[in-house]
Formats: sequence, C-alpha cells, structure tokens
Amino acid sequence: MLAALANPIRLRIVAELADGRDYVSHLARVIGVSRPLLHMHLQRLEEVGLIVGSLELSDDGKAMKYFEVADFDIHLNAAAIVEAAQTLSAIRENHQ
Amino acid sequence: MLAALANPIRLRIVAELADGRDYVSHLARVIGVSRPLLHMHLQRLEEVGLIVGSLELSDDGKAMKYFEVADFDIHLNAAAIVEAAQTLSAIRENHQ
DNA sequence: TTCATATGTAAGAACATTCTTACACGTGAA
DNA sequence: TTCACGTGTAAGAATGTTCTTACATATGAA
Repeated sequence: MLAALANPIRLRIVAELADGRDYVSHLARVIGVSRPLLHMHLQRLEEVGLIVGSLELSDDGKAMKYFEVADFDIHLNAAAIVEAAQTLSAIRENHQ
Repeated sequence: MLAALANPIRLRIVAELADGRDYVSHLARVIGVSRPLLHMHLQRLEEVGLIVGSLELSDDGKAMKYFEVADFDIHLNAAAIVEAAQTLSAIRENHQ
C-alpha cells in the first residue's frame, strides 16, 4: 500500500478523486496523462483498496468506469512499521 | 517519504532500529544484507528524516556510525494526500 | 606486518517500474 | 459508413531502483 502511494501521479489521482468520483477518460484529460498509463495507475491503486471502481452505463449507452476513493486513515509510526515488518516475514514464509 | 517506506528492507531496518540503536556493520549482519546495500538504504531513510545517524568513536578507537529512528506519526488519509499532491505541484513549479 | 574490525564510495549488472504506441471492441449520432 | 466517444490490453522502449563486486581508508591487537 505504501508502494502504491509512492508515486506522484497516483497521489494526484487520489487527490483528484477525493474531490468527487470520475471516469477514466475524463480523469486522464484532467490530470494530463495518456489513458493506458492512467489505467495502469488506477489498477495499482485499486489492488490495494485505496480506490474502488464500478462499471456503469451512461444515458447514451456508453460503458463508463467510475472510480472513487475508499475510506482510509492509516497511522504511520515506528510501532506500525514494526507490525508491517512482521507481516512481511510472514508473507515470505507463506510463499515458501 | 512514502517512497522511502515502500521497500521491505527499509521497513525491516526501521523495525530493527525501533528496538534500539545500532551501528551499520552489526545491523547488516542482523538483517542479512551486504553492508554497501544497507548503506544505500540507510541513506534513503536518513534523507527523509525517518532515521538519524551519528558517527561515534568506540572505546577501542574504531569509528562507528550509529543510527536510531526519528519520532514520527503521520496520518495517511484522503485529506493528507490532497495536501501532498499540492506540495508536489509546488515542487514542480519551483524546479522550473 | 598482518589480521580483524570499522567506515565510505564507485561502476555495472540485474531487476522493476513507468510510459508510449498500437491494437481490439462497443455505442450513438451525423 | 464514418466519426466521436467510451472501454481494455499487449509489447517494447525508457527510466529508476536495487544489488553485487571491488576498491580505498582507518584503528587496535596479535
């Protein structure tokens, strides 16, 4: 999740969506990046649950994918990182 | 700062130092990474102020660099990211 | 002097991420 | 049919990050 936030474009996306939901093509124009690139970034943000997308049909029948920010409030301090580090070891072990 | 934390080894380093200060070579043995690699990771963590290092002389005259975690408690939520995104634009402008 | 300890850094390989370009598909309106 | 809009994905270039290897320096003890 920290990796997902460690990118200026993805921060910008979350900031933009915090101001209200939006669909992919429009968001790409607002932020000023290509649609395929935005698609990739949205995917990374959705994977970790920071945003949520839903495919909807507009009035004129077009498929539109709307994204909105999920509710989150993470407290980042030394104790939280000790926990996170333990989780990482556990993940490593599970993958063996 | 998010980028600095978005790495398993660096999380491990902060977790290890949260348990008490340590010097580079010993920390490298404890974590199980090469010293030059650890040096790089420590540098990235220190750059963003998550850890602090101080060069000291041991009793037997050897130069030892001790690191310890800095105090930090960041609340990561949508509002915080809106702020961070604005900061990024400001940085971009300053660099022109 | 030689060994074991500590420090730092530089160069290039290996790997991961980011970004562009090009393709595919579908709808409604001109 | 053609155009303008929406969706998604795949391949390769460009860029960044991570990691190893090799070097240089310094101290105390054998």
